[in-house]
Amino acid sequence: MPKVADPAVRVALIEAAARITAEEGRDALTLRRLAAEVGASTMAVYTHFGGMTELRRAVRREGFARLAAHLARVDDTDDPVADVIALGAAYYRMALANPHLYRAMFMDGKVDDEDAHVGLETYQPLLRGVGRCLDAGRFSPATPHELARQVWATLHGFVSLHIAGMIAPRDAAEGLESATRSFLVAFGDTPEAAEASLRRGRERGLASGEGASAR
Amino acid sequence: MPKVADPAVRVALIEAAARITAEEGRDALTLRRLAAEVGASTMAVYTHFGGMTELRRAVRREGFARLAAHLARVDDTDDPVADVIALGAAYYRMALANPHLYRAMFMDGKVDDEDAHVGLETYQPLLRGVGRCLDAGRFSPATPHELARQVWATLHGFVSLHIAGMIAPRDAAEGLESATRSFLVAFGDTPEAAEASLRRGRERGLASGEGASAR
DNA sequence: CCGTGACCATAACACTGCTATGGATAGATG
DNA sequence: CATCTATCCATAGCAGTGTTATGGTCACGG
Repeated sequence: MPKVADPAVRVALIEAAARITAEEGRDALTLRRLAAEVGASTMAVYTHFGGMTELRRAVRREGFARLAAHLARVDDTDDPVADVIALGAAYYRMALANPHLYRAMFMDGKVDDEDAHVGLETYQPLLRGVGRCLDAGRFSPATPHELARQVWATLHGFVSLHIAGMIAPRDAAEGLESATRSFLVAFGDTPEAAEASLRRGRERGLASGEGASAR
Repeated sequence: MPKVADPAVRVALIEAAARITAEEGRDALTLRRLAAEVGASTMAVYTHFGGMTELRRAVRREGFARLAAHLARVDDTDDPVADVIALGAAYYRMALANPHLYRAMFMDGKVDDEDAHVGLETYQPLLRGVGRCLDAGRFSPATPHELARQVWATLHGFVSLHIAGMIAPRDAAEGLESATRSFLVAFGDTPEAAEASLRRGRERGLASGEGASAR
């Protein structure tokens, strides 16, 4: 066997590509610029990834990994509803702090099946959190999936409308809060408990905002 | 004054651009191909629009106009909640019948302020429908905006996750129905009335599905 | 009946992603 | 240890992109 592949080049390419994408958006990520910035040749992208589309896929996976890592930083407490709200706040903050990356992950191109699976790992914490709410008896009996996907879709809806410039930032934030209240009462939580958890979760969301940069 | 501008060329460009975008997606819309397909030269795009970004903006506006026209086809009945549900179903069907156009409108590029205004015309029917529900006493007192933007964001959330391939089509449809139920009870409608309106609205949504092509 | 100025066809430019080619190099093999 | 070989990647070129400079054409106002 001959000269083995240098993994350092691969990670350098991914990190530079993620940085360029995060800072200047999809169109700024150009084959020649990436190669120049890493100090490699354009061929490196082809030997390591196969082409620009596969490179962009790697950038998406990187973005999902960062988002998952960010979500993993919200800890469980004895108020699972507040935990879910804190998760949502962390998701919201991370997305709006890195709009170009979020766009690359969820709005550019169509993800294939394997990347949809990776993207879903981002959804797992939410699913678990909702499950904990159900176990604690805060919500009326239901399957976690049924509830969590409503939360995720609404969260993503406000985030992506905001990023697309279709809704004013203030309207998005207020709307998300209203929707949170709507879901909590619809899921069966009592209005008083919901309000208390919302306050607690929001405070934690604000507190965790400082670490929202994508590395 | 010399040779006056021919508006027929302009609309031919927009229609061809919208058709190409709708059929094959954003990357298929190429300056040279568009010019060839219309039988004009590439310069026509520059005299009429100024460049590709402005042309894409025109395509977005065209997409918004088509979506608005589609939504305008759902009539008022004496069940305003069913009307809103039918509106949502029409939105959902139109978007999924023309995913490339919907992507161009809401997911590609960032819209500027003036196009955000045009895009919001798509939101007006929903706002009006929710207002009618409030007037009819079906929902607890609130501002139409506060309720309508929750509905819009959730609708867009499921649609865009579906188009992005991040959620299984079945999960999106089921999730949207669950979310509709959640919102109706959270907004103050009685479960029985909500269920009846949901059934009526869904039937009308299915019936209106045949005309979901984008022209 | 011109002119004149908006419209647009032609051609070139810088740039994109991509591929063919060949040189360098690190590991396996005798 | 020497050689061989297959992998990695730097160079150069190709087709295609959006954009712009140039000049011809033709409908209108004088």
